[in-house]
Amino acid sequence: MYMQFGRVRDASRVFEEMPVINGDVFNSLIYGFRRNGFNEEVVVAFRKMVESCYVPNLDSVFHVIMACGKLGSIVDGNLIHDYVVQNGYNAHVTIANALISMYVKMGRLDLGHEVFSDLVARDVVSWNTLITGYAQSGNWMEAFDLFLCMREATNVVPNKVTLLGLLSACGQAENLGFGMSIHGHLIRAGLLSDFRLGTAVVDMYAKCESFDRARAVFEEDLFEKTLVSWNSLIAGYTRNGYAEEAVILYEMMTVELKLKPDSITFSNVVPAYASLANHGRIQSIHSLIVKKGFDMDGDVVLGTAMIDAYGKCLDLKAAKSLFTCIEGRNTATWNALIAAYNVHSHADQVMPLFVEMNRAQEVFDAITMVVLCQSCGELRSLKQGSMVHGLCHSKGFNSHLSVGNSIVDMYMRCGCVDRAEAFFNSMSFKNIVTWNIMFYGYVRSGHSATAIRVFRKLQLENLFKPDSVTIISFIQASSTAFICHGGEISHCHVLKLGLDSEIWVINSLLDAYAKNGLIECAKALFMQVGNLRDQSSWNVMIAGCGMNGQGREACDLLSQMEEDGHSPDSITFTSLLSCCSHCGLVSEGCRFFEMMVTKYNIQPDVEHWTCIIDLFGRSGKLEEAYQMIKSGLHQNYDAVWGALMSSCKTNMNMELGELIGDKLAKLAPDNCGYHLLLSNLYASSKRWGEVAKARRVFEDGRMVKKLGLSVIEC
DNA sequence: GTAGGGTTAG
Repeated sequence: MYMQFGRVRDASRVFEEMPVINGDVFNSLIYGFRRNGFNEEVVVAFRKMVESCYVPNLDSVFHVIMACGKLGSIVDGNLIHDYVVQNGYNAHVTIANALISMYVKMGRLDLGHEVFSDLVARDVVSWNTLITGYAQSGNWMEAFDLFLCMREATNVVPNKVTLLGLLSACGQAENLGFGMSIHGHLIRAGLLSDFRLGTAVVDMYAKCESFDRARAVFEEDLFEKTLVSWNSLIAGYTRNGYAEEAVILYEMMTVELKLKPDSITFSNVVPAYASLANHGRIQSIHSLIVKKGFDMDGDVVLGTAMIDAYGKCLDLKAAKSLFTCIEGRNTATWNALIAAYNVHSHADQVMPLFVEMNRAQEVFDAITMVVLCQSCGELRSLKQGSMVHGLCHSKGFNSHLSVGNSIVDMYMRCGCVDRAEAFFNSMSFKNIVTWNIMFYGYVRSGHSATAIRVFRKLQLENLFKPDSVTIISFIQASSTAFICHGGEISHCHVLKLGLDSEIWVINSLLDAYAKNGLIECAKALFMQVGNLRDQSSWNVMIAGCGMNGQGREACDLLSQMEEDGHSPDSITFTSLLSCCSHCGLVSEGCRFFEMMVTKYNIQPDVEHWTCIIDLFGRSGKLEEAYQMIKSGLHQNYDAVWGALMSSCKTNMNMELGELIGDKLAKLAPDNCGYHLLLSNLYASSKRWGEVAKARRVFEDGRMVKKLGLSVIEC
């Protein structure tokens, strides 16, 4: 009675106090514990029962096996398995099925399969348990094979559960064809109205990136749209990189339909906001999670997603403090934290963290290796990179495609083209990403000709279809050859590959045309792409006009850009200011600077300051420029002071030049650059007394020979 | 008795 009302402790007390105990009492105790989810107690009671020489009934044997599966204890599992075999229980199909299920839950598909193979009279549950087990552990090939065997077998017919398992396998394998045939079968059999099967179909299509089909089933066939089906669809979009769509669905679900999200909804939508680097939304979801009382410290999956999200939004502090709170961290949790350090100038912290991870006895995986390789590449540390390569080799991660790709990338970033090539040649599996890393590496290290040769090889051998990343490297590589029709060749490739609707490819073409003096070609293409163009396209055109001496046109483009609905950013103003500075458009430059700060609220960086100081210098307003630097935060920028000194030189303003020179010499006595600027200033005055001063400055500054030459020349 | 949705990289 106590057990029926969930009062397990009271039931146990009654049991302890019973004067006479028999087998039936034990059996009902075991049943009671299991019904209430007290799995450890099930195992303990069963052990006591056997030790007291009572013979358990089939139900008790069944329950203790299932409890072992829940607990994941392989030791207890093996013990009970031995007991079952010794006492001949394994002839019962129910008991054998429980054993299969137990091993599946423990991730020991091999042992589960053994039980299955030894079983003579398999029923539909035996097949389903193993098929579902294989599907859930990612062994989808095994799941399909087993299904084919099942169809050959007599006395057994696949049922709903079989189909659920298969749909899950199709999703993981991204086997759209097989998934569609199961969908067809469900329609014919009239099973699509089953909400579990309907949801599994949505999930399968979402995992196969067939969003139109997923949406159609979701909207038209699912009479009962549960939270699970929403979550499936959101997960599909997030996983395949459609962050905006995931976010729209989430907002539709929570705002319009007022459905209450659960922790899985959050785990699905947080990575979407993270990839959009929407720090504000991440913070508001964080407080929503806390408000709803979800146990983020205990829910390691949700916690990991949040750590990753904060990392992507560059909020290391939040990522770190969440990490310390989470109990039961796993490899993914560590990986998320390490990856967070990898972004933005904390790559040097990655290796110490990895050491800490090992000290905490956490197993690392292929993803850890990928992140480690990235940090070595970022730091250009060949020594550490080679060590990581060695580690990958000894742990067998070398044959993992993503790890292999990141090893090639690491060698390329460290400037070791030879080693990158050697590893590339040794790889037995490659994909387009592998080739892209090679192309990009060649272009970056100045081996453009090799990049073009390898591109031709890829096309000739028809190995992989080039994608937008490939073609951008190709455009950059052939950029130097643009004058001799390189532009047209690249443009042809873009059209042939059907990549002309990808704006970043078009922007790359625009940039290459402009850099090679073919600004008219760039303009024609820019007009042609029309509404496809984005902020970056405008930036490329503004910079392009500037570098082709069309300063006024560049300036005019700004208002057109605004009319087109794109706001200028920091890069736009860098291009505009440098264009004004080169073309001597003083008043326009000052207007843009003012506009950047007041209208667009953009904090000027070193490039902006250098340009504006140069412009002031050109208009002879040296004193104003000096006051501007002194009053701002930018006084630590060497280049800004340098620009002012050069203006002093052009304007022959010795007084101010000297003042700045002295100030700088005091600020940074060892900075050769400052001394050079001052020596140059004196030297260019061509006055004997000042040249002598120049010499003194030169000697004081302990300068290298090259820097002093200009003084000696005078 | 077996049973639908989740985290980390690329």
